[in-house]
Amino acid sequence: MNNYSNDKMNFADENELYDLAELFKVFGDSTRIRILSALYGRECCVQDIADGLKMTPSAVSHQLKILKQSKLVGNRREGKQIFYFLADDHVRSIIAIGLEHLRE
Amino acid sequence: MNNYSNDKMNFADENELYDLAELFKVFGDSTRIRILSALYGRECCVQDIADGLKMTPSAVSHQLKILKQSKLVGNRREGKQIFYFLADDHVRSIIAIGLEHLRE
DNA sequence: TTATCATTTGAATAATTGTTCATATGTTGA
DNA sequence: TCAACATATGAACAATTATTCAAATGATAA
Repeated sequence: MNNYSNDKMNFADENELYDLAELFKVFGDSTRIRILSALYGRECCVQDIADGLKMTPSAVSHQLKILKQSKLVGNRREGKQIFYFLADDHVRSIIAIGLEHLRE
Repeated sequence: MNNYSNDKMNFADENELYDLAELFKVFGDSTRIRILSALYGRECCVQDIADGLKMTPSAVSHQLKILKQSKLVGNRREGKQIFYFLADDHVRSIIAIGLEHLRE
């Protein structure tokens, strides 16, 4: 795992801190975290996620839209289905470090 | 069809994911992120933070309590003042990676 | 085209939450 | 002891937001 412990904040200004809070707000919902968790190892279509989390496709779609806007997930169409996947390793790192914190 | 419920993503169970969302919820507020930012390089007492962020000590104290409960900050008393500081490098890492994500 | 499946969208409701204000607690020095 | 300062707490209000429901869009095959 990457070690960011010596990184500086590199002069984050007020606007950037605001955006940062908005980013974590996206992680800060149990439904969205469960969706990200479902996508951690593999891509899934909306119905997969809805089935797995026992939610309506509509509710899942609403949250996927938010995750996409924050660039935490990407998607690709395959016929009628749209598959979603984690956007990059930042997402995995943030989740992994969060879990480390909880498990201490 | 796709069923991920019994194999992947068992790195965290439902309860842990709920706690994880609660953790990120703490990061997901601009006031608290600004407080963490203020504490990134040095410890501060409540009044320092209130002055720096142009907030009332009461509002700062409310948020510091939440940060403390999530173990994102620690504190120590020095006379009348109570100094707060970032609890550990997980906090710095999460902030640093979040900023990286924004800056991409 | 039409039917059907998969997903998205918009509006409304319900629940959560950050700030303010007033008050309380805790610490120090006179 | 008291007074002054620093911080914490509780209640109430205002703003935000996740889910539901109904309807719309997009894609495929007959």
